[in-house]
Amino acid sequence: MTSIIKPTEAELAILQVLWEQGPCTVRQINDLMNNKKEVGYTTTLKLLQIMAGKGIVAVDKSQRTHVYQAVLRQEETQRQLVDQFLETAFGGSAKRLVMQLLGHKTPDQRELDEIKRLISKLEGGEL
Amino acid sequence: MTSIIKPTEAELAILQVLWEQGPCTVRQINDLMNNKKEVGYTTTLKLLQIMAGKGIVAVDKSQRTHVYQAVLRQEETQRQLVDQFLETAFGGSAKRLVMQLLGHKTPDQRELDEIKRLISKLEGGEL
DNA sequence: CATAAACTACGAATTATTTCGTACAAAAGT
DNA sequence: ACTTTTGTACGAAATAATTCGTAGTTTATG
Repeated sequence: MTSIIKPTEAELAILQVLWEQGPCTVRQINDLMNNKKEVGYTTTLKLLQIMAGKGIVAVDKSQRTHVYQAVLRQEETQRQLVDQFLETAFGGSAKRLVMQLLGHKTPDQRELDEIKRLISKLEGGEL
Repeated sequence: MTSIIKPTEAELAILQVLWEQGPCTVRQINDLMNNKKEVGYTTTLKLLQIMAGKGIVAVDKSQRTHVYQAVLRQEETQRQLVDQFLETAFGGSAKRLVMQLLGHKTPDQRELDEIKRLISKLEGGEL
């Protein structure tokens, strides 16, 4: 039922910030993004306006300086993104993707533990 | 220094086929792709020509019916794609991505076993 | 008050990606 | 021989995504 959302790369970068920071002004977002890559203020503004139009973000206009926040929830969105990515980049093979990840990103022991815990839970067979 | 490659979505779909099938003619590729989504023959041809121009595929023109094959290797390409995806969609958190995957795609027992085996290996070899 | 700084709105240029039509050549079928 | 099918080449339209300039307001500053 959840409509299929496909944020573009630039939109995703903004969502990333909003998920991490909570509600932000355009300037805050733009400043943070400029750590990664220089981009004009009005570019960010425009993007946010487009995103608002699509319902990806909500905007509070009660003050002159508008405040934006994510509408899409991080987890749900990431799940969809993974689904799509799995299809386009790995032909649907989740295993291949996990192996690729574990093989190359080498998470630390604590992360491995968490993953093992999750696997045990999955094997325990609850739905 | 492996140059940064970013196949587009359509290109990736073609690579997917080439990785799976090995060298193919345009028609073979187009037929296979049409199982997923209808697309004109010349569209596929054009894409392959563009990809050849970029060096993503190699083409054997010794016969009238040209034969294309992937130049990018699957594993290496997928690793790069994961890296990028990890950045743009998960802000770099590999753990989050694995958890998301395992949590939602529920691989079968055999896959879980393989993953466990890999984790053991990463942890230093006790099986 | 006057100027500068900070904002929003929005058109429009730019760049990237996808899709297809048309032209023409070779091969196969009749 | 001629008609149909299968093929490549390639320009260019259609679509999508990104980027920014300019105009016009409001607020802060000297």
